[in-house]
Amino acid sequence: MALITKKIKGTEDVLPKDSYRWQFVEDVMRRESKAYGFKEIRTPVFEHTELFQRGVGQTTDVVQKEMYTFDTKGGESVTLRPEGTAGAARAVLEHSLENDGLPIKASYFVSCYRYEKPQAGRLREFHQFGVEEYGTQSPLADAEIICVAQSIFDRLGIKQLRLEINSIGCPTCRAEYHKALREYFGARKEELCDTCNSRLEKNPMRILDCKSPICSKIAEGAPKITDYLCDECREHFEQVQKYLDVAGVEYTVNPTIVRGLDYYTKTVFEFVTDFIGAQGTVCGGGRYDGLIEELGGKHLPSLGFAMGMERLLMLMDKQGIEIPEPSSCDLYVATMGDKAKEKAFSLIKSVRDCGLIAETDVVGRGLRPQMKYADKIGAKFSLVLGDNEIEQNSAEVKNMTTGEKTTLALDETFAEKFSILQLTANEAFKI
RNA sequence: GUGGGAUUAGCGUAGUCGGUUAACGCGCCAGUUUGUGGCACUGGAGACCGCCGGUUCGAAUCCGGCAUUCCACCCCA
Repeated sequence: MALITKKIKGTEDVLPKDSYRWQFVEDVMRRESKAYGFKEIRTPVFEHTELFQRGVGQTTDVVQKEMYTFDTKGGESVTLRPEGTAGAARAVLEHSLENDGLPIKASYFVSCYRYEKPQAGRLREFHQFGVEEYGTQSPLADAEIICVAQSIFDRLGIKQLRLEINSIGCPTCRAEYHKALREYFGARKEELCDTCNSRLEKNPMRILDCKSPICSKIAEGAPKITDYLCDECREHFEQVQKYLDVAGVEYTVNPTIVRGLDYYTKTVFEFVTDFIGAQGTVCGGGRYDGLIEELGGKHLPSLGFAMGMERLLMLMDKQGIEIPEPSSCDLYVATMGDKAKEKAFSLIKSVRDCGLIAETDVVGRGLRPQMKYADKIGAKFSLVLGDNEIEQNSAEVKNMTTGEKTTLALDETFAEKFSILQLTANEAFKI
């Protein structure tokens, strides 16, 4: 196939017949996050490259090898966002949103870009919904954002999704922990895989996450972060768990969750499933108390999560969760002849103005093919318009489910009468 | 970046010891009914057999490279 009719590797089209699935999920996300007091923020798809280098972290894989970075004609380096938090944090700083009062609670829908090798649940362009909360160090906020995610999953009817939480401490106690890990793993350096050896210096916590059987075996005996948390961090983590208990949210503490973005502190969490292959993390997030400072702002403790839209949709599909498909046509007007076309055009306009979905033939089909088409698109009612109807100024509206016909006048009262007709029909189906 | 599977019409597939016009189902368009859908029947359109090169009298079929896709590693949502 020619290049110009082929989509770029790792990207997906959402076709008209499928877009209702996205809209349904997005509606649930909007509604639930709104109930928790979050308002949507929209930021640009690209930012100065340095924002991501500083915000996401120089040592991360995302920054080191996965960003879509390019120079503009003006010579500045810009990057397609690889995640949603950095842009939101930038906007908070740029507009001094802390002056509007704390906490700042924002939600977002973003497309993200990472140059990775595509596989199940991993694309080069993917979409996230997320929430951000700035200006609170309370463990209540940690529990709150986890509740937002949990509520969304509950509303969507998702089952067998486990919540795993951990605390990776603050810079102070994490330094202690890193020291302990380096001592422990350093003693068995020879046995570790190559990547873990390189992790030893820059980020030893990642070794805990290694999938290699040898490394994970060694990691089993490694020091636990929970034993190294400072009093404040330990207290914070305990409080988060207490609030989750109060909210009735089930979770397990998993000390191997470390997360790959540098900005995380204290609480980290993931919602994980086994239904969609190896990339089973549907939602990931946590606290990043140092991020705003890192970007040049004052100390503003913050937290948030992001969930992957594609992974979520895939999960719902795998679990057989049915998403209600909205009606695509309330009234189909079949026409015969030019006069009828004209009449039909004004008729459907009046019906559309009532907020209903009306269609007529625009491709020049015969009568029978028009009826077949009406059936195919799931029209609830149909109406045939020809010379007879125009002469009598009335037509039979046919209920496509029952076959029942109702005669309506083709005047200015038509749209209103039709609305009532289809309303009663809908009621009848509900019973 | 590393490794394995796959690639034939819009979709799902058949077709390989190399041999005429590449087959089937679904879908699409129309007719059977010159004024009424679903079912059925009839007909039609639609394929550079992923791309490039090689072997051969001859390649969808064999060989090589590339691309795309699926899956896994890595990493993450």
